[in-house]
Amino acid sequence: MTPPRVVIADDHPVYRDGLRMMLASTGAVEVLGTAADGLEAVALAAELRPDVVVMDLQMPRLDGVAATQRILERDSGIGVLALTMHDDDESVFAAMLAGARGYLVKGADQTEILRAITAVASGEVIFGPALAGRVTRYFARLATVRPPKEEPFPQLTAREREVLELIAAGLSNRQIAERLVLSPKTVRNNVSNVFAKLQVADRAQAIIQAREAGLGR
Amino acid sequence: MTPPRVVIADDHPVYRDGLRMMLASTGAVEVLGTAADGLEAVALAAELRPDVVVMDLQMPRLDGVAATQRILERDSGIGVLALTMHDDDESVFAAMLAGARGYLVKGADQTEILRAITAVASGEVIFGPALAGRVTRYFARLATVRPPKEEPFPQLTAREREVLELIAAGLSNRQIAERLVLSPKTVRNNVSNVFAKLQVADRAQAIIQAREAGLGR
DNA sequence: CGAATCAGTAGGGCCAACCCTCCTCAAATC
DNA sequence: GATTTGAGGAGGGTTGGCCCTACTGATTCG
Repeated sequence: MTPPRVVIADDHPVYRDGLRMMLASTGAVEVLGTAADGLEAVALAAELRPDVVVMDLQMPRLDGVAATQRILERDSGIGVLALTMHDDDESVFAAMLAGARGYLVKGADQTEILRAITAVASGEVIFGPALAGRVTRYFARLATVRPPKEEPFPQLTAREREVLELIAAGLSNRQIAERLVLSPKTVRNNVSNVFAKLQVADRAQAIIQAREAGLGR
Repeated sequence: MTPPRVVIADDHPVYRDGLRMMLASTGAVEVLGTAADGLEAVALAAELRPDVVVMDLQMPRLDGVAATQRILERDSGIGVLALTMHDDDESVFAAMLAGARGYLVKGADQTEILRAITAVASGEVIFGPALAGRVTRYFARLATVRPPKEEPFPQLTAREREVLELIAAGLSNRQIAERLVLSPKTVRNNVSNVFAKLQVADRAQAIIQAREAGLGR
């Protein structure tokens, strides 16, 4: 495997060049260039198409999160490894949303950074030890948001559930018929049965019930 | 750094021993032992105190998720790397909640598995390429769930927002008219305006959009 | 200052499309 | 034989687009 082609974006010259030399000296990655702010990083990424951009999140002109978004808009194949000075929730969270695939605090040592670059270049998602706990906690919160699982609407037949799901997605009877390759009249009958079984008067209330049970999302 | 001390838990003998030999041959990890089911894995982890347990999620007697929980209850310092046969949401999610710190599909190759083991041993959290998209999507959903407050639909007038809210609650035009003490005809005009501004074709899609923005609940 | 313009609110007519109910029939499946 | 599935007819209610009128309050322009 050829070494990952890397661009480094960091406004702190000492850290930036230290990292560049450190990475280059290992021979495990090829450092294509460095950027001192977000705009430079975006331009450099567009020009060089690196495998990985090592991105400081705190940068002048355009911060790392915004730069990440712009880079991924243009080429979602580029992996972004976020380097955060602080391990606070907000910056980590923002970077994740922007589409970064790796997250390290700046205190990470050489092997950690190298491993993270390699992982990101391989399409993986990796979080450094300082953030690992946070990640699992985020997922735990996700769990409280989504009820585990409950079989929805057992009183409906398979077909009817299928139809209900499409109703919940906002489709008209005609669209449902097309999707399921059925006559619109048949769909209409299914729909009527669903309404009766859910004890709702119309489509609108069916959508509400279905979506509250988690369908159509 | 001494090579990570590893225990392998997998009920499929060929995969288990293949993995053991593959890992041992690299010299990068020390395979302490193997388990054929969840109970064995828990016992072995308690006895050997490995750095990492490579855990198949589908196992007899005690599945990987439950085994992970028990192992971490006793010693949260042990890293669990989950190997899932399927990359379906449920198993991945369950493993994350149980506290696993790594997640790979079984199709992963040697370098991926080695990197994941090393990462987990170092306290990191790592997701394989097959799951990376899912992870970012989970976070994206978290984002849609948590925005504390944002003024919804600023393009609508006060009246229109009021109407939209009632639409989202499943009311018919007539019911909305009664509730707001308006002519049904006025409501219909309001509704039409709302649809135009939301760029939706019908009530159903308006309900969906409104409820996704948190209205009507 | 007064007129004009504009956005919001409230109402109405018309019409086509869609929705929903009720009812029937037939084949397939269990 | 009962349930499910598929298909259809007939009819009334609802919906949504498009048109129009009228009043109000605010802002802008002459």
